[in-house]
Amino acid sequence: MSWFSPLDLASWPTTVESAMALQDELRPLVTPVTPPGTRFRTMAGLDSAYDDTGAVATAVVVLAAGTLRPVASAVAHGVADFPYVPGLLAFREIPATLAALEKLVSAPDLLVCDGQGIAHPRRFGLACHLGLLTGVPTIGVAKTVWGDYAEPGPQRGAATDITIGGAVVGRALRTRTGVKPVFVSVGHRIDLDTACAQVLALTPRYRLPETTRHADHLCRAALRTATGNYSGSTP
DNA sequence: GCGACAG
DNA sequence: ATCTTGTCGC
Repeated sequence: MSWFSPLDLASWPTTVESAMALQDELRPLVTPVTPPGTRFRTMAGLDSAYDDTGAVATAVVVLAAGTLRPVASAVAHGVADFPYVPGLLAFREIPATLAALEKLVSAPDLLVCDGQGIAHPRRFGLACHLGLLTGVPTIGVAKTVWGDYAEPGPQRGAATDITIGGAVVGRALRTRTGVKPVFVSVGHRIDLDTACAQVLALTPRYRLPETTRHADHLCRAALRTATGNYSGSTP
């Protein structure tokens, strides 16, 4: 038995209107607070890769908090039916992402998403949606920002608020000295300070979290082998 | 009307 | 996201 409820594809939005409506409906359920006693012993990175035919490969790689070494991973293949629409990335990536997560025998303690949490036009980015669907703490770590922010100091660890319409929705966090910051925002069941601390723990070497890097490499490799199997083998 | 717009 | 060469730096 899985550690979370499977996605109900029958009621999954297929139009921009219904997708936005669902975000507005679910937004109130987000809990930007870390439950007492929460321990992050394992953290998982998630990422998807696409090809020109619409094929998608999503990977999840679970790392041990102490060593930052992979302890589990899974891949799921599918077809991207929802187009990429700014603000609606979740509807394009969640189906395959949940399929990959379902293959894990146990729940990670934290899901590190490639995208936004509440630093989103409707305060409900991919990380929020995935958090609600899995019940697991989630954070969004984006490479580009959605909102306003002042450039943080040059040192690793320096951070400034990200605001949208005056409200603080996340933090521009410098993970490597002298390198462009990453944009962290809460997804669900975690607070911003804890989220940033986790991101720093996951970036001892590179700008992006080790979780994201592992997942990125795995989903790209998976997509390549899938494409290769489809067009160029055993005739 | 014009520009901006996670991946 | 993806398409792509060289190049600067540790």
